[in-house]
Amino acid sequence: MPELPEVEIVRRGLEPALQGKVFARVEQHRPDLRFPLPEDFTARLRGRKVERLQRRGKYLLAHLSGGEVLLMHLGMTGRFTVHGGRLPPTIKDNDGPVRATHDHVVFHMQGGGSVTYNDPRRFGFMMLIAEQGLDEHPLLHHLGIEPLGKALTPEYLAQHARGKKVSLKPFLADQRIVAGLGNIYACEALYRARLSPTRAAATIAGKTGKPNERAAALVPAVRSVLEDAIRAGGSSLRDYRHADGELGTFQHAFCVYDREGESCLRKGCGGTVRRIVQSGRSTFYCPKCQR
DNA sequence: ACTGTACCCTGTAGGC
DNA sequence: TGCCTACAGGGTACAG
Repeated sequence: MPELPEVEIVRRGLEPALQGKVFARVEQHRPDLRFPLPEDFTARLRGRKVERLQRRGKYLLAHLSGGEVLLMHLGMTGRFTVHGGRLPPTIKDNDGPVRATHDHVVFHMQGGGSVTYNDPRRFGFMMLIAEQGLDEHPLLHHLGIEPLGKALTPEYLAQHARGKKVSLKPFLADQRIVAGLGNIYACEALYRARLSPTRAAATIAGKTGKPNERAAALVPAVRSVLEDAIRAGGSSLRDYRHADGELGTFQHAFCVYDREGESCLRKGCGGTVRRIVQSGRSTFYCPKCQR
């Protein structure tokens, strides 16, 4: 679920609860999420301090004292919730532990705050990896550039699109090219750039990989949609919430996503938003003004 | 090397 | 009400 803006909002929400704080106790309520949780997970976190909370693409990285990094991914339905003060310890009664369904991990920090990880579908995961050589870790090394940094240029996109037959939308959502764009923001960025999601990626570049006007249009489209979404606190569709439980509001600013059959919002266009399936996922676009 | 499909898992919405 | 299907913002493994 969460794409770059949502993960960034979560990061900002978790920062005051985790950064500079020490794990007092960690509850683990099942052995695995998408992957097995780390060996001796709770023991290895206890006593460690979170030096820094970083985002890379859709990943969260908590740099810990002692040279390890807690790598976290929210999958589709992962959610962190910060509890101020003390969370009552898990109570047992005749029916077993009393806690919310799908609360899988709880971080209790020294000083009283705690953070709960809830994930119904369990597509998310947590790993403990060495800080040294972090960028070469198998889960991170293939990641493309950060779209909000200086590296996102028409030249970069064109260079990677050169010769590619894949459609523009799956190209944009490919984490190896740009890290952090997912289904929603790829659709919305293409709408802003007035580009059809079905056009071949190669058509944003010349034969030599030189960017054309389409590549030039994509850069501000991608950047602005992500910035606007972060400003709005992300998009809340089904599961997504901020770490404090608040909802993002960017879903109200969608121009095409989940608007099948509704009219295009571009002034004077008069087209109708269409839904197609690409790479097994829904794509929404206006066939009239996106070419 | 690419490209598309199936799959992981649970919850929800809609048709009948 | 219940049953069934399709679908959901993630990524990966595999077949062709």
